[in-house]
Amino acid sequence: MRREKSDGSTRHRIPERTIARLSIYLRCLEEVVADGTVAVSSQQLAKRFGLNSAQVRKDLAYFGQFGVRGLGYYTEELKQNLERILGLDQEWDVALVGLGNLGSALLRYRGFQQRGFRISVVFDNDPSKVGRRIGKVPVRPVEKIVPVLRRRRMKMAVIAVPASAAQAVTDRLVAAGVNAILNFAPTQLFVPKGVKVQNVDLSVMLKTLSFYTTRSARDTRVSDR
Amino acid sequence: MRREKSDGSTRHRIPERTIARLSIYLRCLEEVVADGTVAVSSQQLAKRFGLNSAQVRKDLAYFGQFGVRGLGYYTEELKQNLERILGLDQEWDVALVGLGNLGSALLRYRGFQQRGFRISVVFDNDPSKVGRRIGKVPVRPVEKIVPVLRRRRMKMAVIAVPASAAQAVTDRLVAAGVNAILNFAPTQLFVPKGVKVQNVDLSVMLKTLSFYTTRSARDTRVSDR
DNA sequence: TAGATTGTTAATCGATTAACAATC
DNA sequence: TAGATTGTTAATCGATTAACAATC
Repeated sequence: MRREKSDGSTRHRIPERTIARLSIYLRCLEEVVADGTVAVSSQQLAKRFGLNSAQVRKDLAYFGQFGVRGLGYYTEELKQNLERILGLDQEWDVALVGLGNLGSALLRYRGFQQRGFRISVVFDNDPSKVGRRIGKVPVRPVEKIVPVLRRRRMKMAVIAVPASAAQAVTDRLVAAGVNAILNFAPTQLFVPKGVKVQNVDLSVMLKTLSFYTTRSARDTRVSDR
Repeated sequence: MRREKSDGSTRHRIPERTIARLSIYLRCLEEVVADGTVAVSSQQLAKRFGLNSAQVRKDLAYFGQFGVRGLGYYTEELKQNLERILGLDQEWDVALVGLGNLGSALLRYRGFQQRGFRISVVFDNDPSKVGRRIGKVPVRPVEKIVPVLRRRRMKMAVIAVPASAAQAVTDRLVAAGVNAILNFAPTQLFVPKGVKVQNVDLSVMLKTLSFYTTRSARDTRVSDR
């Protein structure tokens, strides 16, 4: 139970990309299970996302032997295994810090709830917001992050404050025992080892798109002449 | 002007990660220019983000020779070069498709505007929304994507519709001549070559976090015994 | 000139893909 | 058994890092 492999082999460091792909596989499995498909091959899974079938098999093999040679993977079984591996067989209480435009939007966004992530407390430093409730969710002052999250043993948080405030908020979250942070602030956060940060930097993504659009416009112009 | 390098060498394929880092460097340059710093070394830039200085130099070298040996990079000059390379020396008109929770939030979100990305038209298929204006921005039916974007020669779009509708929307955007898409729908989009998609999959990111939290909880429990 | 830092080549590292024995 | 597909090793590919001549 503690180790996926019982042969005593060293547990490999698992690439982060593998983890991200697991949730993509899971999404696909949810679809095919709903369709009534009983088994899929790595080939079929791969085609769906333009990936390589060897990669699918390798990703899964990090966690155990889930397949049947000659047949593929039983969809229902693999789905449950992936849910267990990803920790999705339980609900997660998530703290949201920052109730500006973006924070309010995230609070209303149904995507979190649907996947078993429940925003159960919000922190902000605006006195006009503190003390209110949005639906059932109380808005608390940022100073209360440590006591509130400690008491409730919460491990996940979403940061939606301006870049200038993000590191201070992070320090409080870490002190409170949070070890997984979804960061929307456009800044590099420094955290101790063992704390995982996922950055959602819309600004970086837009600029990347701008680069490609600009380049293809340039290329077009050149070839037009 | 057409090529960064005039020595006739083949233009390298530029890694996408390099592009993403350029906008991170730019953010840093904006800060140090504001501080009045005249020059920075690759070393100093790298330290700021926990990167390697050789990587900074290599990333920049894809686009030309911007540095001065023995000194580093002039901040103001490099900043302008990066803005030009990324296509940020102009405003971008962006179309938003989908005016649900997420779409409305993105429309209100100031981060786009600030960076020169202006959402100037919204598409939705809900008759109760079509025809309205949000601020100055008109809401049009999805069927009008092709004529409207063609006429206005718009190249960038944001998709904030449910996964089930995302591919059909994408096809319209592509037909309209869009070549850069920021996709919030949790699904793999298929696009022709030359069209760039950036996926913002909150669900995948949350699941990745869930994995790490789960694992560290498991490890803690094991070591507790 | 002496010290510093670039631009670039070569070495390293890690991730993806091909290939195939094992086996359902 | 014959056909198919896994799990895994070896080959390939690409990106990161080290090293250093060029040069400010």
